[in-house]
Amino acid sequence: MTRGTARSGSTPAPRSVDVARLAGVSQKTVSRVFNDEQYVSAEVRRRVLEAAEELGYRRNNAARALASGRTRSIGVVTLGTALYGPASLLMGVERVVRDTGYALRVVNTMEGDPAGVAGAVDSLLDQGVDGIVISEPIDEDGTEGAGGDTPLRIDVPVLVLGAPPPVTAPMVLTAGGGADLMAHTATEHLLDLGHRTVHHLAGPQRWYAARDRLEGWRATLTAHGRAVPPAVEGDWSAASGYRAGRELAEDSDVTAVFAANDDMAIGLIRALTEAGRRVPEDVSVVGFDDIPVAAYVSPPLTTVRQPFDAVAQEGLKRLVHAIENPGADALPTSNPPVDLIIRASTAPPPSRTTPAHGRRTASRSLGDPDHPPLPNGGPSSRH
Amino acid sequence: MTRGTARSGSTPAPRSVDVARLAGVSQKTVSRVFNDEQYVSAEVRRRVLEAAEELGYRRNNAARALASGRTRSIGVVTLGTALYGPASLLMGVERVVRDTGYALRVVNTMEGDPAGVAGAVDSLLDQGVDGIVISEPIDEDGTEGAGGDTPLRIDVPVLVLGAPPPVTAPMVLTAGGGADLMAHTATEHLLDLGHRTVHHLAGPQRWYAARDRLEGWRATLTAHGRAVPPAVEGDWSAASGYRAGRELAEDSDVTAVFAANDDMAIGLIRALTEAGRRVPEDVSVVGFDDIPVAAYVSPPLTTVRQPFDAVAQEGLKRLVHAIENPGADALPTSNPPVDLIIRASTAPPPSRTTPAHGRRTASRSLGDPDHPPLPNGGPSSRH
DNA sequence: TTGAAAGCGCTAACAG
DNA sequence: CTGTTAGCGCTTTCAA
Repeated sequence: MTRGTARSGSTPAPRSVDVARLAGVSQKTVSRVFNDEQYVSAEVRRRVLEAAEELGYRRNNAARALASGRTRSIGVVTLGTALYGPASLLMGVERVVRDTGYALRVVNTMEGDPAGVAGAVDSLLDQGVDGIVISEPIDEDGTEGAGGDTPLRIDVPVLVLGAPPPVTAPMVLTAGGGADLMAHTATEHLLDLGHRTVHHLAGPQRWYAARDRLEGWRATLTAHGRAVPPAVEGDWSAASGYRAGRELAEDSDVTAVFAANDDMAIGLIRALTEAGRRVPEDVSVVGFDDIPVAAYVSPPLTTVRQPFDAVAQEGLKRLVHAIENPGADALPTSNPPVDLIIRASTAPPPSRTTPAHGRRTASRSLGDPDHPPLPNGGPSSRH
Repeated sequence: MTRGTARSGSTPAPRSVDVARLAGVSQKTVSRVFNDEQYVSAEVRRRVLEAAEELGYRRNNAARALASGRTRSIGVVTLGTALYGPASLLMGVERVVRDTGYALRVVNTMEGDPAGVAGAVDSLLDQGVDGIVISEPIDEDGTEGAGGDTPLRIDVPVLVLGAPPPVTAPMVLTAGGGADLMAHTATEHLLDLGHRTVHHLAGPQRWYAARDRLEGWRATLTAHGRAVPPAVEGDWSAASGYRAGRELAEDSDVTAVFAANDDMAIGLIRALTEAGRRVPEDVSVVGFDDIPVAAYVSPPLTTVRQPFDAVAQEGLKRLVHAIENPGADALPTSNPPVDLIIRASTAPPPSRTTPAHGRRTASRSLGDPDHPPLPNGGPSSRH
């Protein structure tokens, strides 16, 4: 029943001594009870809790932090966008952080912000955090040298979600770095369908995530001995996908495109369609993310789903471990599965030669062969 | 050049006394410099700053908070979703909070979480915040009585974004509550087009925002003396929109639907199309939010755009004012404009009688008649 | 303009 | 099992 209870303006907030007095114990005992330390008799514990309840006692976190040297909070650096990927990651992080008993402090990096990730981390360090999560970092000064750039030095454990920028810290963890693997899966799906090669609508190359995807795509084509057409760079927006689509529509060699995210894929499809090139009959398109509407656009989008929650959870578990066991070894990584969701935006290329193998297959997992593929297909099969 | 600088593990962090010693002044003077207090000679200030720089000094926030009683941080309660609306609001909030010099603490409410908003607020109060922002509240126990529910009592100023749940606090501010007005605009647009009435695909009614939209829709129909068909309730997802679409497709009286968000609108359109009902020729659909891909789906979606950034900015300015001037009057509210973005998912109803007035008009603003309408139309006109 | 002293409310050693 | 004694690193008084 403590729900939402709080002091009303005037009365000063009760302190642990007040509780101690009321319960007839020492202040330290109150502290013990609230920290779930052992060696407190059930009877005393009950009395303390009761007194605390009566007074509406709430521990003062500033005092706690000051005395213990631990803030019990984790800072996260995110991009200042409502983009599905970063937003999902942030939500996943919040969930896990709260579960672990830490508080979450958030700072955004805005694109174009000169201070970039470094500034955000700095501000977090100023605020005082026990660990830092850098989500989907982007590398603001691609020019290098504009800011006297040494790797970022941080004195708390760091978890980088996505791909790692240069960071120096007592412990650097990464999670969810499998973007290249996912790009590989997407590209290979298209190749399997019989396409000669696959074009790529890339994300902004300042984003490590975008570079990873591009790299995975390129490597796959190379591994198959296919031509690597120049990639078109977008900015994650559907608008940029649309613009790229107008370009690509003019090149009749284009029969398959792997877009670095679903928004761009949707813009791309629209442009293609408007230009008279049907999807998937003339051109196949694969997206990336599996945004909520992906199954409902026309045609339903074949895409790669990132396991945001799993990534956040696994990464944070390791971060918290590093925070609470300084000096200890990092917990082992486990690669979350990547799922290719095959819907209706991909098909074999317009007849020319029938592909020998690779008819459309069902959803499949990579990285964890035992993981059962998720339901795919049209809208009706999604929750 | 302080970018990213931080202590390396072993050396204890320098304190203000260390800086004082090095600068040859008292510790209090260091404090003065860092708080930008007056009465410090330029010379002394310089020496202090220099010493601080040399030592890599960083103020200890816990100590500051403990001594001053202010945490200089604002807590925000959001939904644990990557939904465009809530995510956008959160990003907007972060931006402004940082600008005002406060730190941001985030706690999510998960749907189905028994503690709900109350629990989230409680956790924020535990952590210690100077003010609280509740974003898009939902009212978890619609049943009432399940938790002995008195209005939430909070002892710091509160800003509610969206629609206000019952809250008791020294100062309760609201911003962005114009959802009913926006719903009105959307509904009226459809009526202007000549539709006899408008159906509504509502959001989950536990959400205040969803209720507001429904109310705006209902009121508009009533005001025009039109029949108010039963609303269909979805859960914001495209999947739920799709399900609703299958239902509505069977009712040939349905010629216009106002969906409470874009995701549902997209699912709805897909179901309608699959059922052979063309959009907008047979059925017009209006969404809500103007998500990034709205202009690129087929057909491009007519929707209502919420001014997230403006709402966050305005609300926070008022919250910070309330925090820093306890007892003072709240700053006045200004209603941000609501924009109806007309694209291709709406049209006059299938011929029957030609509507007297209301041919498709350009984008228009409500609430701020002087505000120039934003560019609308197809993809090509979007950035 | 500057400094000295006294806490803020809690946790961390140590006793008992 | 429980209590005592010190601080944690600042901001506040109040003097100088």
